[in-house]
Amino acid sequence: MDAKRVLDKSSVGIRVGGADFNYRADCSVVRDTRVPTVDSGPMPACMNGAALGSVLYTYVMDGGSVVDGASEKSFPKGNGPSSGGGILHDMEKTGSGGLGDQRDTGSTGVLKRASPTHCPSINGQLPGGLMHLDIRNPGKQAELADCFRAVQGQNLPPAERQPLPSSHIPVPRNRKPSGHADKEVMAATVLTSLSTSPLVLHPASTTTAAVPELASRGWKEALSASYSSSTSGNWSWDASDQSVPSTPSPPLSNDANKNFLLSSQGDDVNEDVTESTHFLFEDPIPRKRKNSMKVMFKCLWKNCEKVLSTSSGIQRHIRAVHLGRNSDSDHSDGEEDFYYSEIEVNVDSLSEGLSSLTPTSPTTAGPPPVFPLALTDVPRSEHISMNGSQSHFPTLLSQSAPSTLCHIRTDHAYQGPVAHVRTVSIGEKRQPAPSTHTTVNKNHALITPAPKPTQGTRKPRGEAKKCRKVYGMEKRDMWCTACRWKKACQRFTD
DNA sequence: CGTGCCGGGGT
DNA sequence: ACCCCGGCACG
Repeated sequence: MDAKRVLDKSSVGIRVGGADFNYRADCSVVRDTRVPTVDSGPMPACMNGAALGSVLYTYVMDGGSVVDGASEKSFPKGNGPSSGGGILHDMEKTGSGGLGDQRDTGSTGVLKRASPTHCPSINGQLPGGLMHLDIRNPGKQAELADCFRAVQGQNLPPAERQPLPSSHIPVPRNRKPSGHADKEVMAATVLTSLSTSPLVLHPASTTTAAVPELASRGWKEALSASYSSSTSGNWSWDASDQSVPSTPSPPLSNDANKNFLLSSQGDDVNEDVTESTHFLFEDPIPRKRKNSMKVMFKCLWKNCEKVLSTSSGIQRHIRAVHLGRNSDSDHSDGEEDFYYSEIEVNVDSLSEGLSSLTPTSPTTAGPPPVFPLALTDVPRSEHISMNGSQSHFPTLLSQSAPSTLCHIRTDHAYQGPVAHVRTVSIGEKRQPAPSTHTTVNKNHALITPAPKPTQGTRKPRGEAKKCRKVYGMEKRDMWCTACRWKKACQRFTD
């Protein structure tokens, strides 16, 4: 099964430079294998042991060359990526819109891809791309390198080339047989870029475990060795991955799954499969682990900062904008996979710095709502509770928060029948406003997850006798609920 | 030290 | 949401 798949896809990979390689088949094979293991993938190649695999990458990396190859597919023209870039903007919009909202796959899906960014730069230069790969498994490189050279040196006859669309050219990273120093540099660069989305990477899929395992070993080793200096990210490439089915460990995650499935199922299905795969594999578990985390997909293409909430979306974006294929076009190579990375975004942080990420994707909208709520409460207690950091809130809120809200809120605080009466009267605001505080604080806490300003300022004690004093411990049942719960007294506000 | 109540935790 | 409490600030 794999073989089949591989073959088909392989063709694509080969295409790359325009120079064909016999390698294709191999590469493809490698690829498939690797896929399950790791998306980014050079590793897999190692696993297979097929030098070819490495070659494959190279092509991809070539970027420029790849592009050329791509051109056949759908590229309008010229320098692959660059041309794509031009298109980009236009496409982008569409793409974004078109992009699904599903975060689905995210978890499983794409971990990290090599950064497309490289590709463009690399364009003409195979080496750069290659370098990347090299880093990972130096050993193979040599082999590959040889092959590669041979290939390069002698272009295969056109006949040999297979026009087949590269279902998975994706591997952005390239290895270069030669030029170690350069390679390293490149690798570093790549890593850096990748590091951006360390968390995401792992979304390991349990399912994957079995298959990828084989592959994973190989690459792992390679990685460990190669990575030495540039361990920028938290890549979870650790040994743990295999053993731990859980979430984070296996770097393989998405792609692996994807590929895996694909390979097993049908050749063509590509996209569909991919999509479906996501669903299948999407592990709720991993995601959940961090409630505040949201998975986003970031386009790694050179100047593209596009961030989308959906893997499919980002893929489409890449396909359309960067790869120059029509978004609607039926076929997707999976090439896109390599040009985007999954990143986890802390929702909390989002709320604070929405500006950075949010804007990019429409989907992101979610978090914002938080503000309004928080704001609502604020107006009331502003002077008192908010003293320190939150002072700004009032302003913002003022607009949105009608006085009404305040009073309503108050009620909740601790609804004793009595309390209601008291609280309700908005007028109650007193200078010291300890009572007010209570309400406010509460609301604040509930509503705003964000860092609280509360800390230092503890409201001064109210003068009024509280339930405790009024009723005494004996009649505790008489106390307002708040007092009973050791909360700010609702009944006797100051 | 008693009190008020915040911040958390449990259900 | 309701209920409890640990613990801290304040007086």
